[in-house]
Amino acid sequence: MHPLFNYIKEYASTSISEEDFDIFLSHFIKKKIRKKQYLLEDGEICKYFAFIVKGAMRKYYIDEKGIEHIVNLYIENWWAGDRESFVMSTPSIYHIDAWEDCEVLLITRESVLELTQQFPAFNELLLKLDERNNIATQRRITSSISFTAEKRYADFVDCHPYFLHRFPQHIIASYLGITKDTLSQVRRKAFKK
Amino acid sequence: MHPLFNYIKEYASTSISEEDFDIFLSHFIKKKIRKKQYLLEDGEICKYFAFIVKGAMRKYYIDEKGIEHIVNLYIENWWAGDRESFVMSTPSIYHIDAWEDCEVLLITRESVLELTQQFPAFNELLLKLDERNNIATQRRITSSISFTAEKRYADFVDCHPYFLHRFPQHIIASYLGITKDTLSQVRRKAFKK
DNA sequence: ATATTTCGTAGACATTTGTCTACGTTTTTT
DNA sequence: AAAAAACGTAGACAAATGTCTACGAAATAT
Repeated sequence: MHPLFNYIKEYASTSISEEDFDIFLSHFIKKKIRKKQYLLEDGEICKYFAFIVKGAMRKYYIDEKGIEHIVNLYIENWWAGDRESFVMSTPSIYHIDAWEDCEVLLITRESVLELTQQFPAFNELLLKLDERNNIATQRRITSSISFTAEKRYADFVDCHPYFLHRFPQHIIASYLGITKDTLSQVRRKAFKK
Repeated sequence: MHPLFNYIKEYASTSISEEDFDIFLSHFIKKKIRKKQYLLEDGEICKYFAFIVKGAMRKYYIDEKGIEHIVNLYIENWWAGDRESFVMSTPSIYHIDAWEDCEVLLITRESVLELTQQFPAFNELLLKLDERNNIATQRRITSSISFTAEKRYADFVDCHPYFLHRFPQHIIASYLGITKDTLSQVRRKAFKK
């Protein structure tokens, strides 16, 4: 079965019939994004959200010094995009690119609104995603303001072990708000214990 | 008119009729919470979300050293609660208390679910709040992992000027993930410019 | 197969931020 | 009105984290 179909089935209490699913799917644009290619660039408006069927992506902010700060990491069955830009149609401050070759399903804001009207299961899915996202970001903020680099890393390993094989350490360091050098130190210290 | 009625009118595209509003309001428990009293304590399950009619509250995490880390600040027309605990019925790791004497409207998870069924305007409101919250927390995370203390404070002053008169500096420092001493330094430096 | 890039680690040093103590002012409580 | 608590600032010092350079190993491109 189609990965998006399974995904909805898993997350929503109701489902979409197999006949309807063709209509549902017709709102998505299938696309391959090769490693290092962009889904979104700084200054653009985020026209599409991407459901990742296969591959890995990252969202990051580039500061005045030109340093990348990883805001989000995504793998299969995650949605990549900048919500603020997508909803408000304002220029994004983020870049999103493929860390591995990707297969994605793109959808516009208009299609999202249509599909939520038409398919209650999809509406329910989006609500749950928002809820989960709110909970997850709250945890991340708590970690960010309360913990040392060492604890933040330990927490990350606990909560997102699946990212460890997909992204190198300097990317994870950036996600945690530290440099690769500091993460290296932290790991050495933690290992000694 | 009732503050919650105005609030819904402002945020949702549809509204609730004045007769229905009595029914709507009957799901809320009106309560006064005096300064320093708790809405939620560490280890409890968050049974109620609170709509703040009047006053100011804060949510914080207490670490092993006993230090408070401010996770959220709330004033009039904000919702206070721990979403994770509220939704999953798990013990919260946060404290929420009143920073000023408060008037709040409490609502249970069950009532939320009922009201979203019964009042499309309320459902729409909650969706928008989640959306806004997602956008806001994303910004906060970006600030937290990318900016120096000085920039984070400047950003805070820009985005939340209404908090400046309601909460003292050491609370704002904690919200930004720094100590009161560091915030004091940062402000001195910024002033010299 | 070779060259190039990416990656993780290391150490020396700089900068930022935290810790602690102290003090004067303001606010709150008694 | 007096006492106590809360608040902001300051300075000396400590700890955490960042910056930079270098190097070898691994992965990738040519």
